[in-house]
Amino acid sequence: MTTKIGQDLIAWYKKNKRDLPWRNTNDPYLIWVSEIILQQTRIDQGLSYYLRFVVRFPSIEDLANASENEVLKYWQGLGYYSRARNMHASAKQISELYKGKFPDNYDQIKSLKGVGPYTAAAIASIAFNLPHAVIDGNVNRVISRLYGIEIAVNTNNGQKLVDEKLNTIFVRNDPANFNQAIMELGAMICKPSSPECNKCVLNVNCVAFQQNRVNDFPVKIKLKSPELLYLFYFILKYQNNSQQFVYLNKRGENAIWKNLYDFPGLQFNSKKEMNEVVTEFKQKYFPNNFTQNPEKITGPIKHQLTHKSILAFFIELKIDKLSVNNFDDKLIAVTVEELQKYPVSKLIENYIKANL
DNA sequence: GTCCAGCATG
DNA sequence: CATGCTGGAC
Repeated sequence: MTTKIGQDLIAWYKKNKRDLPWRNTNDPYLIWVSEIILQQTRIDQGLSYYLRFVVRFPSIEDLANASENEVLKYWQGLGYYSRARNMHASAKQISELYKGKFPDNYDQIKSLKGVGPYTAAAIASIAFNLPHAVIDGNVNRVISRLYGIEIAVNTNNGQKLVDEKLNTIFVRNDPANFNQAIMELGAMICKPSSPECNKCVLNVNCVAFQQNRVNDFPVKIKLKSPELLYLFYFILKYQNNSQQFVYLNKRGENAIWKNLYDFPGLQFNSKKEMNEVVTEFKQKYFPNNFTQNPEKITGPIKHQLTHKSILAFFIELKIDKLSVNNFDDKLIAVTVEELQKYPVSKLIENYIKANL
């Protein structure tokens, strides 16, 4: 009875699945790469990144031997950059600890940096056919609608109930197809808005559909809203032998955009007058009474992060190279042509493309 | 313009 | 339980 739902799901999947590159391989490395890229990311957005990534890093060793900067560069624009840094670290770990052979059991897979319960279950089932059921956003939605789960799925009790219900329909002897089938149904049919219930193979079993309450699920508790953050970036330009240079700043290990590059600047949690900011910046970076005024000011540019709503301003300032106070050697001078070699956030990428 | 989808970590 | 990114839907 319960396995019929699972079998129906698999039959539907085999007939309707999208042809995607990571579905045509058993290489655990390639499946791992695809799963990390697709964490918190839609296929439409991640596909081109995956294709470029595996051409440059076709094996664990290729990834392990690359520099972090280059790996981040291949990740530029995808967001959640810790995924790239963790995957790079894990590639080195596999290379040393397992002599380059991808671990083939759930616990070792899950011990890799950046691999949590979802990704470990996905790799274990898809690459090694081990009976671990995945729970991602799609599965939460499908299961909570199918069983009319009233407890919020983003709570411990909600997850326990989803897991329990999921395991009643899980097809243990075909975990790879079952897991991909339920996620594919969530992505293609049981969508967050405007789900296509009339096409759904599970609609006769679906509590939400039968009660005409599909939009009531999944139940979620709302999270804290983001705080405002004001960023003032200074584009310090100087001319040398007919070449245009600007200063980049390497971000540290703290807070957002770890280890990416941006411009030197100041940040505040509340509004600030532009001339105050410029004065403060000059005092900090130019100890010798620097009087040049900004040439161009761009902003405010809005940029939304998970827990911060950013308002960014970009201030262009012509300078004499030698006068900059370079704290901790965080600043590097690069030509405008060289800018493209450095990994940057989408906010910075957009500014460079439009203005430099 | 605002909101939401999509996992891992400390 | 708080934090990290971006794109697309609305």
